[in-house]
Formats: sequence, C-alpha cells, structure tokens
Amino acid sequence: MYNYKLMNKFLKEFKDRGFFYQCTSEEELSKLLDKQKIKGYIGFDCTAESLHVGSLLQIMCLRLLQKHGHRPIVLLGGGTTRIGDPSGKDKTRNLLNEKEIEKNIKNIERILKKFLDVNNPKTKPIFVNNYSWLKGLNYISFLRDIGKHFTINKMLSFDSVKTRLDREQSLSYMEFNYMILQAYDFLELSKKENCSLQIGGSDQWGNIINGVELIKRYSNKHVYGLTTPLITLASGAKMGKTESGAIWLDEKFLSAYDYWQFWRNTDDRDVVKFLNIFTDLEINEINDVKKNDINKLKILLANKATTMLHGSIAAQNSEQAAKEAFSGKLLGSNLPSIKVKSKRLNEKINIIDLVILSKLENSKSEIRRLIKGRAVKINDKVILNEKLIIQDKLFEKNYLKLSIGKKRHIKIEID
RNA sequence: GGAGGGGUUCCAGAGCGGUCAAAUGGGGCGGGCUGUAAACCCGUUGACUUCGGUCUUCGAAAGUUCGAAUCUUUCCCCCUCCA
Repeated sequence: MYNYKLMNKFLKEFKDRGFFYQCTSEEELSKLLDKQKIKGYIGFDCTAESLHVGSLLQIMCLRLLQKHGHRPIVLLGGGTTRIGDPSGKDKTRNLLNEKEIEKNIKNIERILKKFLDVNNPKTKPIFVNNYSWLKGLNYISFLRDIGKHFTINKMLSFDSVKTRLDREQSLSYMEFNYMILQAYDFLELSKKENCSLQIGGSDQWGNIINGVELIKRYSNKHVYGLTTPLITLASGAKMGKTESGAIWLDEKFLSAYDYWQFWRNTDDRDVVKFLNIFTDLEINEINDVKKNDINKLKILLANKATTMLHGSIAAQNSEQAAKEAFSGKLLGSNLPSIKVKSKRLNEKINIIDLVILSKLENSKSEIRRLIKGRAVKINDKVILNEKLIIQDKLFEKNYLKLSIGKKRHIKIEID
C-alpha cells in the first residue's frame, strides 16, 4: 500500500475531504503532482441551461486544483452534448439543437467563472468546447487513427452499455460512440494542452479509462483519471433534487435566499461532510468547529456556500432575512419580495388571489387546503378565512409578510 | 414472424360494469413535537367552486350501456416465451 503520509498534498486533501472514489494509478499520479504543476480537466454536460448542486462536487474539484497550483481545464461538451452520454440513462435523451447548446454553454461558463479564480495567470481556468475539434473530424481517418484502438468486445463490457443491452433497451450507434468521443477529447487535450488528468463522477469511470488507455496506445503518454463518489444524503436520496425542483446555481432559477435555505436545511448527519466538500474551510478549521452547535454549523455552511456562488453580501442578506423570517418578528427587509400594483389591491383581491400573485402556490384548491390546515399567515397571523379581502391596514408601511408553512415567506410590496 | 402478459392519478401498485377522483405503500405538502434537523404522531395529496356541487382524468380513438378505469373494436407502446 502506498504510504499515505508521503502522498501528494492535493491528492491527500482530495481524499481527506471525501472527494475520492477511484484513481487509475494513484501512486504515479501522486508523484507526478509532486514533481510539477499539471493541467486537469473536467467535462460538463450542456443539456441544461444551468448547472445545479449535482455538479458542485466537480466544481469543487476544479477549485481544489487551483488551490494547489494546478490549472483546471473546463470542457464544455458542445460536441458530445449533441450525442448524449448513455451512462446512467435508461433512454436516449432528447437531442438539443445548436442554438440551445450554445446558449447553455455560455451560461454554464458564466456560472463556473463565479466559482473559479480567473485572475491568477498560472491557474486560471481554460475553457474549451470539444465541438471545435469534433465537428471537423474525418470519419475514415478517425476510424483508422482512433477507432482501431477500441475493441467492441471491451466496449460491450462497460456498464453504461451493458445495462442498456441487458434491459433490451435500444442503444443507438450514435450513443455507443459517446465513450470513444470522450476518450478522444482527453487525447486532444493531452496533445493540445498537455493535460494529464481527467476528473469525473464515478459514473464516468469507464469513459475516463478509455481515454487513459487511448492516450497510452496512441502517444505512449501516461495520463490519469480520478473519480468522485456519488454524494448521497443521510436520508438516502440523491443530492440536489428536492421536490420543488433542482437546486440551480443560477439566480435566475433559484434566488440566493433559497440557495442559502437549501444549505441551512441540511440534515444534521450531513453537515460536517458538506463542510468538507462544499466549502473551502480548512480541514483543521472544520475539526475545530465541528463540536459547535449544529445550527451554527448549518448557518456557517449556508454562508460559505452562498458566498462562493452569490457573494458575501447576498449571503449576509440571506442570513439576515432568515433570522427575521423565522424569529417571527416584523418584516424581513431582505426577504424575497414581490411588487403588487396598488390598482390590483383596489380591486378587492382576496387572500387566495394574493397567494397566487406571490407565486408561492398556483393552485387555488391547494391554497384552500393550506388555509384549512392553518398554514397561511399574513404578518405571522394565521388566516382562516379564505375569503379575506386584502385591505390596506394589513400593510405596515407599504408591505406585508405572507407566509405558507414555516419555511416559505415572501414580502408583498405595494408598487 | 408465432404465443401470451401488460399500459391506472408524482412513483410503485390494487380495482375489472354503478357505492371510483379510484384501495394500499412510498414520496410531497401542511399541522403537532423540536432546533428551519432526524425520528415519531395527525391531516392532506386532479382542477374550479357561491362549499350545494360542477368539470377533467385510468395508453389513443371509436362503440355497447341508463351508467365504463372496468365490456367490444381498431390503433400505439412496453414486457415474457418460442422461432
């Protein structure tokens, strides 16, 4: 067994923080990382317009590379997104058109830049789009140069392929080629950028070793692959999906306040794990505070995570808004708010319409049910009369606090 | 190509002419307890409603019937076995 104490610092932290799942050749990689600063890449899927918390672990890997002086390469799969990765998918995914993909790439790049240090010339991220080299591939020469290194026998043995075949679900030739293209991406980055490491989720293992082996055969270079585990919650659920929707990393889809709340509501059992994975607090700092009051830790986690994405002011505002919203005191001036035209109020709208306007709920039946269940409050007073007309006197100054349940609060302002 | 089995509400899965907006479990939501946690308990879970009801759902379309998720026909999709 390789001596843990001698392990490269990056790799050690990678492990200590819980990022590590598998590595193609740990000892060699460790030595390489000691010897020189390298470039490591992670590919991001561009099927959605924004990333969500599910990608956050990968983003943290990029940050960790930077922290240790290595340079991350972000591959935005403009080419491969056109194909669709069959890994972990039951069915062929809907294919997106060019415009959508371009739009997604732009937005994803924008989000990633918030997380990464883009100023340090030695470690600033390199953004690449594999469409730039995939689009011009010549089929025949590709088959001769690259295709000859892949055996069908082996490709059929990969989980991503096997599960599809086992279930007798069709796997198109196009999707079957995905892994070759991903391997080719790695080769291309190895040639162009001298990239020597690919990091990915554990479901990418097959795709990654294909790249490592291709590069070995093609150019006799040693490169490495590193995978991260699938983060599961103490409750057993997958990270990042709640019923109300994915936890997006884009304020257009999820406000800073809601993002902060997501972290604030972490299961007790996950808090320390999340501090390690999703914040840059040093491990010894985490060990120091770990005994603190669990709710303080959650606030710390929420603040760190929100600061990283939305900035410290947004984090502070969110914390302040939460304090005000949950202490039951007056109005949270930092609460998410919605403006209502005073004209609307003159039309004698009732409580149900008000909730609809607030977008907290969109079904009147549901709102009626909530009212019956004593869940709807105005300025912290339970509303039982579903026909209540919203009157001026309900507003303190020009706003009121509307709440549904304990966790959903919104400020209604007269415009 | 031949023979069977099946498509039900967010998911799993009952129902197989009226009492079915559809059992049960999971999930969600809300209430209680607490700590914006977990566990537990209770309620709720198609839409609209003047709270009397009304409208739309059981793969799709057409039909039988006073009445269909339930029966018939055609079509689409999935699964199992044989070739």
